Amino acid sequence: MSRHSPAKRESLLHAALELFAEQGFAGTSTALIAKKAGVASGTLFFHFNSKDELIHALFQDVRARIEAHLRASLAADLPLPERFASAFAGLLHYFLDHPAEFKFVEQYHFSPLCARQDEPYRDHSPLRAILLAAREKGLVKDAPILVLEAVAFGPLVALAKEHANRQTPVDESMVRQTIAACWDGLQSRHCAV
Amino acid sequence: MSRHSPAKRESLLHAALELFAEQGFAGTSTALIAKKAGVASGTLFFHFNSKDELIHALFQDVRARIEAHLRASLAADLPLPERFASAFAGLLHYFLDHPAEFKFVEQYHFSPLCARQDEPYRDHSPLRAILLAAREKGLVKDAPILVLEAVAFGPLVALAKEHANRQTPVDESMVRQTIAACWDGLQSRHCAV
DNA sequence: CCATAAATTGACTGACCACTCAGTCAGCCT
DNA sequence: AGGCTGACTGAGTGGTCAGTCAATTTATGG
Repeated sequence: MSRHSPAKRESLLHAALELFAEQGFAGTSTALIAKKAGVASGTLFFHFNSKDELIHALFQDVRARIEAHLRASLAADLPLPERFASAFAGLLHYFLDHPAEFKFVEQYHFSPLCARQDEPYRDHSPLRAILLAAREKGLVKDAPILVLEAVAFGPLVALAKEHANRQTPVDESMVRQTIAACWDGLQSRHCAV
Repeated sequence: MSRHSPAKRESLLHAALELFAEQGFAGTSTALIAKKAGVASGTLFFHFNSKDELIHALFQDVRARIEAHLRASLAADLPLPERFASAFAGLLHYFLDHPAEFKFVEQYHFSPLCARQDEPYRDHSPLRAILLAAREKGLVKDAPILVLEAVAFGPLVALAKEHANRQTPVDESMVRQTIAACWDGLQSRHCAV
């Protein structure tokens, strides 16, 4: 029973990820994906009913990897500010280390394929919980969650995009400065040394 | 002599903007653009040599409109913090008011058509000058310009994207809160009531 | 060792694509 | 008037696309 022998399926997903990141969904033909994966063009449609279904499956795949990485960089026992820094820096590092996955997710998020409800990395994630908890404790500004998320995720995505699209080098100190600035922007103004 | 009678050319650019924002470059056929513009399919290729050239011309068009709006919301005589708030809030308002232009520019920025040098709204813009001046005066953190831009533009883009992709309502107080948080994030930490 | 099923192949199909081009037509100059 | 020009038309062209399917190879179990 098991499921489809996974080797060629994964090879297809991997090839699709790289090509979608480089040339977009519509700019990448199924024939090319198959060729890059080293399988015949028909095999793609044995493992996935359509190109769209392949894209959706790839998204679930990537999302799962991101969430796994996120859980690993989540320091649940630290105080909130450190938990924020650890989690958001972890996410940024993941995107910097996996530019193809980042570009794919951004593209999916933008595309009409992305059903309104399945957010790429925000909704239902522990990151939103951190922001909500910090707001409740008065650590961060009493603003709508949409604003807090924009301030927390925006710079992170901007930096990852710059790195993914232009190969701009981003070193560890820039990551730290960016995450620190996000936290400074979120904080309620009570003075801070 | 003038140039091509502008009526149909502009009609094509306008139709292309809407369709590209909805369905992407590759997902929008030239035949559909012509149909929506109310002209024959061949007319597109009379005004533009290729689909790519149409996209580039549209980008120049949109960029010019954004820069014109930016110049209008630039209060050169105010002190730096107010100048920052005015300029960045102006840009955010423009994107909220023109979601199709925002989606198009984001897409162009991402695409292989976008030559490395022509940045959508950042490079050579007065906004970068504001950040550089503020850093020189010690008003904002002494971080690489890339980090400052990520912190300043990131939340703005995140909010505009949320509004453009999901029709999430964004009111004036959210704009103010977001811009204020960006400035707080940028500031060097010397205390701030 | 064979039978059956599962996985894989690649030639094929009809739809759609960007782009072409021979020709129409309105306006303008003389 | 009549010829000229340049904006405009839309049927046509070669090529590419997602998806199909009959044939073939590979795995499984009796």
